[in-house]
Amino acid sequence: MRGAPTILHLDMDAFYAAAEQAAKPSLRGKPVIVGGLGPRGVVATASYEARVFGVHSAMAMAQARRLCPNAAYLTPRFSLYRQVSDTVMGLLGALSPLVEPLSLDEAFVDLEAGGVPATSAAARAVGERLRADIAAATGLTGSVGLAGSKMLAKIASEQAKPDGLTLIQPGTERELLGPMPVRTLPGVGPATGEALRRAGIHTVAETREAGEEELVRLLGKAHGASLYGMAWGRDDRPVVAERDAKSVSVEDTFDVDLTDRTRVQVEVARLADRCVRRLRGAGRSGRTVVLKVRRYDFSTLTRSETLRGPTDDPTVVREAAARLLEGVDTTAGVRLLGVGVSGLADYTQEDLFAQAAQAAHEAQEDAEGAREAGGTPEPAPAVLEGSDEPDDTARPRRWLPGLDVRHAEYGAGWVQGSGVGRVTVRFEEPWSRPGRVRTFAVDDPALEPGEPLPLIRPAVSDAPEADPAESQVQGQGPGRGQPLTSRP
DNA sequence: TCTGGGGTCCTAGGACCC
DNA sequence: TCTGGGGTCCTAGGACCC
Repeated sequence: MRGAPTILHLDMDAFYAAAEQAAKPSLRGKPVIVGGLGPRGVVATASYEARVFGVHSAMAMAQARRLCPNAAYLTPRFSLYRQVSDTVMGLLGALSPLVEPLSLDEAFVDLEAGGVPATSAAARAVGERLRADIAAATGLTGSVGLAGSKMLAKIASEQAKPDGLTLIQPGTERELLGPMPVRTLPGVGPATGEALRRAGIHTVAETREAGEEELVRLLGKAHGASLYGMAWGRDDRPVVAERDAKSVSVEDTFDVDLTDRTRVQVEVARLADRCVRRLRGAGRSGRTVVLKVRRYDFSTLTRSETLRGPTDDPTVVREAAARLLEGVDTTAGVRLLGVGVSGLADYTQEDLFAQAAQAAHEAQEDAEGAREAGGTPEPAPAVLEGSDEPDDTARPRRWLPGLDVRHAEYGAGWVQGSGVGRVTVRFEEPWSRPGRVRTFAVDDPALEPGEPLPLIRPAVSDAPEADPAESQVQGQGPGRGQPLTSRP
């Protein structure tokens, strides 16, 4: 606990949804919901306009559609969010060498380590300038919390939302925390909240009155003791710049439960390959392979196996995952499969033996794939290095709502919806006026996937292009001029 | 049409070793 | 001949966070 509010917490406001609104002028001021659009999707971020309808993060997408049927539903574009995040983190890096990112849109900054004078006035000035710089560089708003500890800085930024700054004056934190619900404290989720509620503890003040012994009895040693400290505003956790990842994992939830054992085996092998690609992309290897299975009834189990030494060999991971699967009954149906690697070590083995084994495996797999032509789709991709994008980028086009496209004649736009052989595109750019919608056949050769445009117009492009909305309308076929929305 | 995906940390029991 | 005490590693599960 510091004597001056020199720990800053930044939290971007409704980050994914706000980035989409900045990119798509026609969505500004309207409810926007970003998340998985499939039958089992959940909401990643809802814009403030959508929150009015009761939509929030982690809600089932189906429920969101019931609550807010007229929102724009978009698939996430992580490459854009990463781009914006890099810009924001760059601004934080200019404030201090000690920046601890928590996610793409959130970070702690130790202002003291950045040489900011240890006064409230200086900290506030830095926070306000940061907010202005973020707005100028990205077009988005972020909220800032300033306090003498991480916990309070985070609570402060939450109170500042949206588009605000809150500073908690050291010395006032106990009084401030007392009446707050326990759920405000970090680490108190649904289960802990319920356990405390049953013990008659609802507020931070009541948490303090319960005493450490009682909390440890209710919640266990580590959790109870840390909660007791937090309730008194005690938090000495330092801002830590870089932490090495301790595990790498990938998982897929299927639109329909898998029951076919062979299909389950194929998916596990694909996940193992994807996991290893990410592992190698990070220049790491790992010793423990973990298989995760979520069954039809949402019960989840994990099975793990620790190898004699760390590996980044796809064959080794694939075979370990397959062995682990042997011990799991999947006959009743599987909704999710995952493969992970933990016990990470800091090397990539450029092992010729392993590479030869990999090549042999792929050859065999290709042969199998050819034999069962028309059976399961897509064989596991051969690529091992490079992108961490989902491995379906090269497959037949799926025009997912929200994704960027480019049309030979009309230029840059985004998919508004698709269905029955048609795709509806809105042609607009982050710096244009709201654009017009046109409908095409899904296989129209003039239409191709595009890249996210920067949210702020690059300074170099001084030649104004014609407003795409002004050009001639040229719909195709019977769907002419009618936006096709994907069926909810 | 209930419930994503990628992580972290903690607990608890059993094996194994000294 | 009825019972030690720790420490570490492994496995499985669960809470929590964004």
